[in-house]
Amino acid sequence: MEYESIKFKDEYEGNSIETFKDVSSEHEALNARLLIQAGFINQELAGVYSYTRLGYEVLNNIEEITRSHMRKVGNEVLLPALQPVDNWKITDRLDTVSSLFEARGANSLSRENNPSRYILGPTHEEIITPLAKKYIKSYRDFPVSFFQFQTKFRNEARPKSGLLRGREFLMKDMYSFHPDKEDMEEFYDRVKNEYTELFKDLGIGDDTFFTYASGGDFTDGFSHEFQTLLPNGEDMIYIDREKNVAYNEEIATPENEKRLGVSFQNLEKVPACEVANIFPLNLKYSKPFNLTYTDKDGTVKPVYMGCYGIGISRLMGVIAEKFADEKGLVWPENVAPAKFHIVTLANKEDEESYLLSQKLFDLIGSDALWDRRNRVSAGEKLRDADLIGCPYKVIISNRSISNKGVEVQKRSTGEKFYMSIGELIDNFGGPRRF
RNA sequence: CGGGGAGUAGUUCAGAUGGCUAGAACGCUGCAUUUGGGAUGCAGAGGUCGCAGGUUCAAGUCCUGUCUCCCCGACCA
Repeated sequence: MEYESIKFKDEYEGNSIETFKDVSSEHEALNARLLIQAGFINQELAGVYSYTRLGYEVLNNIEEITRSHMRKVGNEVLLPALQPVDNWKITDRLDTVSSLFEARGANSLSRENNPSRYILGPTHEEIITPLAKKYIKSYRDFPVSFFQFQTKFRNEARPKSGLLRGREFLMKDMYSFHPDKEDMEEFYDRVKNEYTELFKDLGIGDDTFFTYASGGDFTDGFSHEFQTLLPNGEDMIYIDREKNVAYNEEIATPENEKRLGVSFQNLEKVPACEVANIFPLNLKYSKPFNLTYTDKDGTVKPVYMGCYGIGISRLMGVIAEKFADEKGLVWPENVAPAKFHIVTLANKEDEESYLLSQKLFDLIGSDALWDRRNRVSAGEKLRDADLIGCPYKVIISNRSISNKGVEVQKRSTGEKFYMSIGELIDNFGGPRRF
């Protein structure tokens, strides 16, 4: 397709975007259907997807927004996806975690008589905890935290719902280290607040709830999730809109009602998707790895830990599914693959429309797709723009030129405005970035 | 890991009780026309019917095995 964007002009001119008329009836999840049809992702295996140029734009935007918040509370690192088996023996999780991918001497790195064994990392406590020992020796070294964006591998028995549950997915995970429980809890709260701001930036703040959940193996208390309301979500939660808090169905017991001072019966029960999860790890991992520090008084004490995850690729699926309408995707401005989608409706001889399109593209091309295909009908171009779902569709044609210049259609509301190029930038701002 | 469904052209699909020299639509290639809501005409290219065995004069179709995908459930650090 002859789409063009300055950012990719040299490398991809002519063939970086492809939409499809049909999607196999096998895919039922809305996010999978739309993202495949609009050409954002391609399925390679059950629960394993490629991100094409448009999809990778969105994924990167979500990652960048997340990074900008995480830098306020942590240090960015990159840990390995491939991990040593021995560390998982130390925490005794090798046989208890059913979704582990384990590789046994299946490549040229392993020696014939002594095949190496690796784990494809489903999470990174087994890496970060021993690594932290190199940084943490004294009470002066606190608090400290590390985060990364990493592809995680989990051998799900049944991947499903498109990007909502995969066997390979992109996650932001962070691990924090503290001299005592109080320090951990204080930091935990800071991260919680930062997450709240993040979800506002991603456009899902109003529908994302801080949620009490089961502590799992980690803790006697609760862990906490951020759950985004979604009809197709896997979880059921009880939401309290007044207090802006929710409770996962999995903890809805009479004991917990007393403990938390709530009545689940009186709350609204709705489906939702878990987009983030934070755990007070306490001493769960510092003990097996013997992660300790020397306090002011000279005594050696164990380190308290917390961990904080956000499903980056899952968020892409949630946002895609949450805002979609009958015409296709509708991206919030911050995560959209481009802010503007310029559609030129004219034949080759209609120079005026092309000149005006070029002029506009020179101004906003760093954040715009330009559909200037010649042999494609007007209807197909307009439908493609709606399917791809950029916030502003800018139509340039004889009609728009005789009505002040361009026609801007807002994707989320369908509102249409005729205006000049100058007015477009005045009213809707220019590119999000350069 | 239990239960159900499905694998046929690039894509979406049709091919009852075996007769196929395997089809349609869309897409793709060429030429011409066409540009405000998935255009039109003409001419083309494109397939070991998931894979491996078996039954039969004859297998996309029947049998056995196997792999993969989707849906429901269990699991989800």
